[in-house]
Amino acid sequence: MQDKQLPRYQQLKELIINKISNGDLKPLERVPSENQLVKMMGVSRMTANRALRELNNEGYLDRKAGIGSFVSDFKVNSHLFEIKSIADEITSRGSTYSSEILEQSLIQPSNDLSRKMQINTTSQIFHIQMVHFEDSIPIQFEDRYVKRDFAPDFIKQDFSEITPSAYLSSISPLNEAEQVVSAITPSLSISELLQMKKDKPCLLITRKTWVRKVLVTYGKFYHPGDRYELLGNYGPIMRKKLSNK
Amino acid sequence: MQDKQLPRYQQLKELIINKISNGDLKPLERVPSENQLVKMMGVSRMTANRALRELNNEGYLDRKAGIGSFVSDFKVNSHLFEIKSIADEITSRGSTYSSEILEQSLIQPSNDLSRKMQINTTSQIFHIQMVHFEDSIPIQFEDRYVKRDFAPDFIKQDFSEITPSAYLSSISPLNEAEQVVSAITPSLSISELLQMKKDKPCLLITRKTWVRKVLVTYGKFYHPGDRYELLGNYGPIMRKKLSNK
DNA sequence: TGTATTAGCCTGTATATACAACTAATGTAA
DNA sequence: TTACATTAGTTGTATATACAGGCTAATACA
Repeated sequence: MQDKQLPRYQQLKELIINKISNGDLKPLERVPSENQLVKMMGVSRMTANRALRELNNEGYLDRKAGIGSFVSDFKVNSHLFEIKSIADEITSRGSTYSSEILEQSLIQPSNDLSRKMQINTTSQIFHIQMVHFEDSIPIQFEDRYVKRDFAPDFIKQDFSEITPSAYLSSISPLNEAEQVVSAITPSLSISELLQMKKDKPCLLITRKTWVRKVLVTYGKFYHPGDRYELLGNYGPIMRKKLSNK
Repeated sequence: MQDKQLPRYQQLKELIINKISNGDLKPLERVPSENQLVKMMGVSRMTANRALRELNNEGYLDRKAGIGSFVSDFKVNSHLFEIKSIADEITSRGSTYSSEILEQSLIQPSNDLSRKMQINTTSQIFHIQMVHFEDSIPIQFEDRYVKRDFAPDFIKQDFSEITPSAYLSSISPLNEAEQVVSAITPSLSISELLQMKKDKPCLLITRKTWVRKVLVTYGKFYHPGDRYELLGNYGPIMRKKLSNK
């Protein structure tokens, strides 16, 4: 892959991130201390310190002097993004989340779609369409495509149990995204799916997500304009630290 | 305030951040090198390195091996902040920018507005309404309020020459923002101002901006849904992309 | 038994040192 | 002039060392 040798603190970070994302290390579980990493990995304490400190700043770990370093108990998606899982967003408001799956299939991409997903037309792509509900009121229509080789078991998942977003994050942390927000007049079918009044606008989010510079998923997310707003906070220092219970 | 002594790397960071926010250090300007900080501040190079490295990670600085450390050009990464001036956005697309001012006045805020702007009703507020055009096609209706004590000369500006955003940024770098994006059906007057077809939706951005934890401006920005989309990038990539023209 | 102390581990910070890689400017030889 | 080598300054990384301060559990002592 990369013939260039990564710095050792970065290797340490990725090693730990991988253990988190493949489930070797679970939330709240302890990760090796700096001195243990010194012995295990043959690095100096300062580079072990840098790896753990940066993972702490990035939200992967929680550290406490005198205690140790532990995997964060964060909501699945909130690593680097402000892009949250719609289910978490709903439940964190105290509402009840539910969903309805309309389609879940393996397809050959059209020319247009293969271009958008940066693949050739012989590759196969998963397609899912579903509606997400907040207290039984539709809040999002999700129309998503996923590369088969990134998530071969995508088709077998029960997305009434875990959202596509959450499932994809569980395979590998999604580390890059681009999203385009626009206001549109929905098609009749989408308007009906979202139970919208006639001529009401839709907030449409078109999002692409990459893992290690490779695009893995492309989706359109339609929200009823009068029931959904997109909030963003911007600023140099807004890292919200977890409370220590 | 804090009787607790801050760590030295943190003191260094705050010293530099302060110089940036009060204008001592301007965008693209050089900041002292690690070795200069060693001499000036009497710290070791590693703590100077930590301070500058963290400021780099937080987006305040851009560093380049062999070159030096420089204050970030906020116009570049405020692309993601969307604090970027609409005029720059239009001209950077190669289009010609123009504007029309509808109102520019000093007012006493209503109860509702004073609450939104976190002030009492005796404070005075500037109010401006204007339309921004791309190649003579309206692309944004701006309805903005600005605290008088933040920008006392706001009323005297010729906003056909400099946009309110750009003028406010010139007074002091805006360092925190919250924005809410929604899709609405525009009122008749706004629909006409933006020369929109009947029943077409609007992308509405409601934005608050703070300087040093004090809210300074509150505005609503209306865009024709079929002529404007909001682009956002998330993830590690954008850090890298500074220029070396 | 109950309490206080201590030992040991943890993170947090700070320093001194070293080498590598990159860049710009300068000097030098063809 | 041109091409190449040198040099100095910069960031990036890595190590070894040290001490402070938080926390826990074992230990010593009354």
